[in-house]
Amino acid sequence: MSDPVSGQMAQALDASTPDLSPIEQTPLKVQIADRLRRAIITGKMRPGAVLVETALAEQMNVSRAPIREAIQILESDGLVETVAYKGKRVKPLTVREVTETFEMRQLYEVLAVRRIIAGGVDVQALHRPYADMVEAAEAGDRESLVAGDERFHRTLIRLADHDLLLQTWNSIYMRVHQIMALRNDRKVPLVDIATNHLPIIHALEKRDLEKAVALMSEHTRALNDFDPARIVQDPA
Amino acid sequence: MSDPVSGQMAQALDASTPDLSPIEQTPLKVQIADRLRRAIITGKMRPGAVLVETALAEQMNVSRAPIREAIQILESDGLVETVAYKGKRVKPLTVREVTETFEMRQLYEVLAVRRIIAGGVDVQALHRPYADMVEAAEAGDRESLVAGDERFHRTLIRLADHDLLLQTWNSIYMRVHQIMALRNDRKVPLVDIATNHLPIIHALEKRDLEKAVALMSEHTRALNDFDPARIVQDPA
DNA sequence: GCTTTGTCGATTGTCGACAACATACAATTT
DNA sequence: AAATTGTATGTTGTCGACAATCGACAAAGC
Repeated sequence: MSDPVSGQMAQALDASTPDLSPIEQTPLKVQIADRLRRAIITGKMRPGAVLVETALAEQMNVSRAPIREAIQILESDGLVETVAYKGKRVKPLTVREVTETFEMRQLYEVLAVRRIIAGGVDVQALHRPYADMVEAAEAGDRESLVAGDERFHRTLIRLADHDLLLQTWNSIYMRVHQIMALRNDRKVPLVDIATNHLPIIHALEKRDLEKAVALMSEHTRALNDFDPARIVQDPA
Repeated sequence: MSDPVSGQMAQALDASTPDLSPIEQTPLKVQIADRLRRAIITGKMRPGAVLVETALAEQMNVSRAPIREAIQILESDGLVETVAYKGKRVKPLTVREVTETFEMRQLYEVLAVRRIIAGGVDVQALHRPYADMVEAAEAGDRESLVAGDERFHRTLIRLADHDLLLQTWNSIYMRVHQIMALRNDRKVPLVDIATNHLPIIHALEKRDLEKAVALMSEHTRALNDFDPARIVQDPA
């Protein structure tokens, strides 16, 4: 029974634990958008890369309609741009846009910090993603560190208890994630990245608004070493 | 030649001033989205109103594909929501969402004020829309007042010189516009609405950050008399 | 040789049809 | 009478085809 395939078969035939949970339907357009988004924000599809409907439809073995709709989803994510009648491509990154993206992110995260402290919100929930980050960093696992980082920040935004802020942050975080994947900075030790989050937690716990805001501002400040040319050229 | 139809005909036949400017192509989906958006943000289509692709396609004499795509545009505008396999409707308005919408708007406009003052930006451009608003208010023309108000605020955001902020503000302003149209508050004199903008201009001109921020914060604060039930019931 | 025109192939935008899904209501069962 | 099942209808999701547009390249003209 250690054979994975046989394991699945055994589960399907095992009436003692039937899986009768609701079946989630996901339209093709959503599935396609998820895959393309994943490719974009991990840097697999580069800024400027052309998205050709017919090619994607053939490659993914679907018709063009859901491809079109998926691309439109990515357009609303801010990851793709369309020129009518001409085509669609992964949105290029400019220094200006990177700067602006990080500035908006900073605005949102500082707002979250302010709301958490003003609302006297318990920030215990931040410890889990923080611990996950430290663990990943110590194991040299960059991907898990990035995932933990995202969980940390999303938890923080959730704690601000403002649905529109969360939605707006989610949207911009895709771009942030893409930028960070493309930048792929190997110069900062992973452990430093992880442990940088702890002082923020402490300031929040102490309700020290000024310190929390300063720490978060510093933590989310715009990167100023971004070179778009290097990113387009460097497929690594 | 004072007859508008004949005037157009004369222009078309008048080779002395041919119109050879670039022809702008607008895909159907964009045209449809524009019309639907207009209907939504002016309150003609109510929150909760169901959007049926087949009916809209028939009514507008197009096929369903551009309708679907147009609706998706409106979804990314935040004006429409989709439940997969079930349908699409104009997004309902909740008190929470109205509050949050105005809070985010405030965040953006205060950021613009900060950037303008920090950058020493000339705000002369705000006078034109302001004057237009006063003129409209004195003429009792609510629509022109609203249009002028929008121009005032968009100009302000433009002066902040931050593309992502402008884009984000544009997006949220649609919802703001819709909320204001639905609220249709007749209690405040139009002239007061218009003239409220002048102290903001003055504070910006004087580079008085504290005053400008306070004025803008007050100007954009969340409405707290919003009743979603009344809006759905009141088709006026 | 350079510029302009024409043709072709690839792609995008839209169309109408089919399959899949959801809901309302009638018919049947308990 | 209430609950369950079956059927019909309307709508959404996807498909493949046609029309419109674009760009590359060859051919023709200067």
